[in-house]
Amino acid sequence: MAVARSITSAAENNGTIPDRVFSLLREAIVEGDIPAGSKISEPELARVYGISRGPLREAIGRLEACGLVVRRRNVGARVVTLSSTQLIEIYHIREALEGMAARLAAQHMSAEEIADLRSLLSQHGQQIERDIDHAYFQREGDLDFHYRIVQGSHNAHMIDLLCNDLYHLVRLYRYQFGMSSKRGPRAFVEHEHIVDAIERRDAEMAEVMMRAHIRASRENVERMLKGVNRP
Amino acid sequence: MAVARSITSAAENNGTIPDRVFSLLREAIVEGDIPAGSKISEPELARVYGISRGPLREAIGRLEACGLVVRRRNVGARVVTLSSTQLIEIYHIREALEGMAARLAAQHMSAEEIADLRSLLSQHGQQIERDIDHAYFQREGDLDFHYRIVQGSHNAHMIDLLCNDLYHLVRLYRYQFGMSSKRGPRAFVEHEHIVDAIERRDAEMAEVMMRAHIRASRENVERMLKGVNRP
DNA sequence: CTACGCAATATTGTCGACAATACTAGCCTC
DNA sequence: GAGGCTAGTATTGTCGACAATATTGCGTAG
Repeated sequence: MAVARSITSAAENNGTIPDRVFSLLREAIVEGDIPAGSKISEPELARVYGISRGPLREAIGRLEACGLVVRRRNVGARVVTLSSTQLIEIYHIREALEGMAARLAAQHMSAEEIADLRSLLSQHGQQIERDIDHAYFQREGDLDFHYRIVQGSHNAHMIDLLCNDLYHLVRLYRYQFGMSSKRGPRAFVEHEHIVDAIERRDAEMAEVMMRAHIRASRENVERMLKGVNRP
Repeated sequence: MAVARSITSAAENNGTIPDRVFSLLREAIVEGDIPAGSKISEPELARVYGISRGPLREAIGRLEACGLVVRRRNVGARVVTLSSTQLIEIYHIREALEGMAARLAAQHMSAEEIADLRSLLSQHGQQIERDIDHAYFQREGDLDFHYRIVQGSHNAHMIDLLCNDLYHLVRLYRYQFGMSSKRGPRAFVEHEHIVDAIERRDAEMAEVMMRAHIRASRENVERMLKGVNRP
């Protein structure tokens, strides 16, 4: 990794130091640049970023609040290693929260937001047809979609919860487990059905479809974890 | 408030300083000892608790992560003032999460846990009959019940989310708004139905009942907020 | 009299150093 | 040779001081 040459002189010079270093560390952790289970050394990172340990500790504290690192007293912080049970737990939470988000989105999304969502979906459809960047769709494209639905809920607390915390954990898991099931096309169809329901302002159906979508994803993961991939 | 005389010499001398200060401040905020919207002065609190600003800032950072205070750059932290929309937002999140928690509880609670839950419920029933401490039941007793259900989900992430963050916000709101509707007896019956469903291991019904329970509570609040209390 | 600008002040943001605790390596004993 | 104890080391926890920024009050111009 290229030296992080004095974070204060970085392009985005707005925001406080903990803000910037928090974002940087979060991205580094989520994308696997800092391996799972590895130690977060305060002196080392302070040296790397050219800052003092004070702001750094605040950034690490926020990472802990997100669930991306775990801290032990007088020992330090380590990047979390997601267990399979933790993964399933997150899926259950997503099923509940995003189901509600879809319900609220059906009630509150503006026509423009829905149109944008449709165009995003059509992009995904083209990607699937051409089979380009299949892995990428699996990873970021899927989250893009869910991200928009959550935004559409217009529930600030829910947006914060999912977009600032949970989704980063999801991304971390995807990098850690490197999963890329063949659910891509199937997931795409489910996405379409969800948007259909939102467009019809059918809140009940939107929630049901979203929950089914996430539940299917969870069950898929559960099958893979059990190693029961019968051909 | 009596002087907090050197927090380091307090009874519970375990845990790090930020831990203790965080708990103290959280309780003080939630119970209204620190009024809503009031400023959290770092120098003042550091003097009061006899500690430096470093650990104090970490504690405040955690309060921010909980949503109990809001911080503005170079300005400082203030206790949140819950708006009615924020309150409704939290109810929507609770409806989703606790509904799922009830579903999981029906699947995973041990017979002993269910028995404990029953006995808690019977205590509440007696309190209602004697009409003692009506306000208390409304406030803490109700949360006790929900707390146990969430614990019964055996989903660590969900437990953390609800018990460590959201419930404190709920308590804060109850102190801020000072609400005590006449939903006590009605809520009690709903609680019973939820436990019935859990005892039957009827996960679907447990979720439906819990969601209906919280939705009713939300709708009750919405009526009061609109000032539509027709006699 | 009001509105704008500026300086004084207090608060937050950041830093480097000291103290306390946990890991580690080596030595001693059995 | 293995196990446990002890000293050393490195890391985290805490502190006080300095720098940077926002607020506040006053003075002045219109």
